[in-house]
Amino acid sequence: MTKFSTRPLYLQLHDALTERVASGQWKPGPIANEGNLAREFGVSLGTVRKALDLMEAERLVTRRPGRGTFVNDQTAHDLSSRFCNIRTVDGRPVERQFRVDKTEETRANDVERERLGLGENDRVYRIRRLRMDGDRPLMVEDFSLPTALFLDIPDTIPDIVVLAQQNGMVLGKAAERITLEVAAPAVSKPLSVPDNSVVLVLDQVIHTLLGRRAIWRMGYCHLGHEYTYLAEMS
Amino acid sequence: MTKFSTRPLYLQLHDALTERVASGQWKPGPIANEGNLAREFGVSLGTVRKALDLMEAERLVTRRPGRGTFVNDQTAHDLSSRFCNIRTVDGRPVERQFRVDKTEETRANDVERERLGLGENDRVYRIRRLRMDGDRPLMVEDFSLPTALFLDIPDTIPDIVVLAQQNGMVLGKAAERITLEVAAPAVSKPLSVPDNSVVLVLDQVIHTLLGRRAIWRMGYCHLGHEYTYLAEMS
DNA sequence: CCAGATTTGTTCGTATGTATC
DNA sequence: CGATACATACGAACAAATCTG
Repeated sequence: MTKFSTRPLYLQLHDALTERVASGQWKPGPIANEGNLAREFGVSLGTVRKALDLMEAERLVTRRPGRGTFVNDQTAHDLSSRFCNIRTVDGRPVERQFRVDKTEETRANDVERERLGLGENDRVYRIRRLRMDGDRPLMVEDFSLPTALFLDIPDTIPDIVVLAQQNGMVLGKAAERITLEVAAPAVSKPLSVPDNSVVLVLDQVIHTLLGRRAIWRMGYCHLGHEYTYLAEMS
Repeated sequence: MTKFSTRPLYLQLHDALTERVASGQWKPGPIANEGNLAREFGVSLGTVRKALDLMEAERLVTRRPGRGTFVNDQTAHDLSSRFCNIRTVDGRPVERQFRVDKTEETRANDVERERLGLGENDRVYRIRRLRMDGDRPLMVEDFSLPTALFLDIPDTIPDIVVLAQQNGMVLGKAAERITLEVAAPAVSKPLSVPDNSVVLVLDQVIHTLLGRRAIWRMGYCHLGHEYTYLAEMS
């Protein structure tokens, strides 16, 4: 590996390999073994191992003794549902389907600039849609996506994980702030709950694996008695 | 390190070192350097390093180049507040103070046995108290603690992290399920909110670092406009 | 400010164990 | 059983951060 930077080799390698996945050069499935990667990049086996261990912790790959190292399918249900903590009471992740997409492209407002770390003249796509659990309305979602990162927005919006993938990004960490609000009609109607219902407001920012703020989403969700919000801490 | 088990050496070492902290043999502050630990346990430097790296990820120790490895003070504010995701709107963790403790010792009921993984005749301590942010009531908490793990329950209950420490345990991961409920008088009164207020119900199970379920807590919290719940996901 | 000692961080190499095919 | 690939463990060398005198 050419040494232009003083940054640790295994981190540079991590970024290079992550880029191969993000760009689509490496698709879900097996990749070269540790020894071949070490030769290809001119680093030691331990360095390759450290980079791959990191990527496994980030859920980008899975390593299996005797089998090999595999790029994960980010669109698999358990991976793409990790940015929504809502579960049915028996712990099952919700089925995701979407309705009523509405998209516009405009200059970012103050909140969008603050949440996404944008500049004065940066622009965003705004998407409003209804997230369904099967045939039951679950959450009204308002997305803001920087046009600088999302070049290609199709007419019908797929899951955000897929949308990120189509734009050469892999999603990493996210943080979500929860508050309570009385639902406005624009929320209670699509959710088909009474006008004065109290709903969870989920203010979420999602970063890419390389640390860029890529998605801001406001979610409005009436848990009812069928759903819970599941948080883990350590 | 004597090899009685087929379990990886670095995991055995991890447990041994964790036990030194849990038992109080190692108090917050510097510990022996990697080389000395390797000699003491008869393992290689890399094995010590792997065990300590794991313990750092678990936030049990902090490692600093040129300085050494330090046992963390689990009662420090940033560490003991990690099991409560409630923040003020400006992101500050809440000040924790407690009121109105009420303790009883009794046989575990069905829910307690299920949440804590207890047997038919196991017993628990039940503690109800009011968590304050400064002088403002924040959350009504109902704790259930297995008597098998908590031998020594003082009259005035300190923070659960301290209570665990006094009983030779270090807390690790926790999971929390959130639902919404209309506050019962037993909740709305101490919180001094109206009777029909909707509150967050926080159903939390905390594990020790060695993986035992140690604490079940039901929390009842009225966020209001001053507080938010902060969740992270990856 | 520098020189040297100490400690963790990174990188290399090698050998052996374990899981899978 | 043998071949392959990841997992563990050891050892050694140098780099980078920190502290001391």
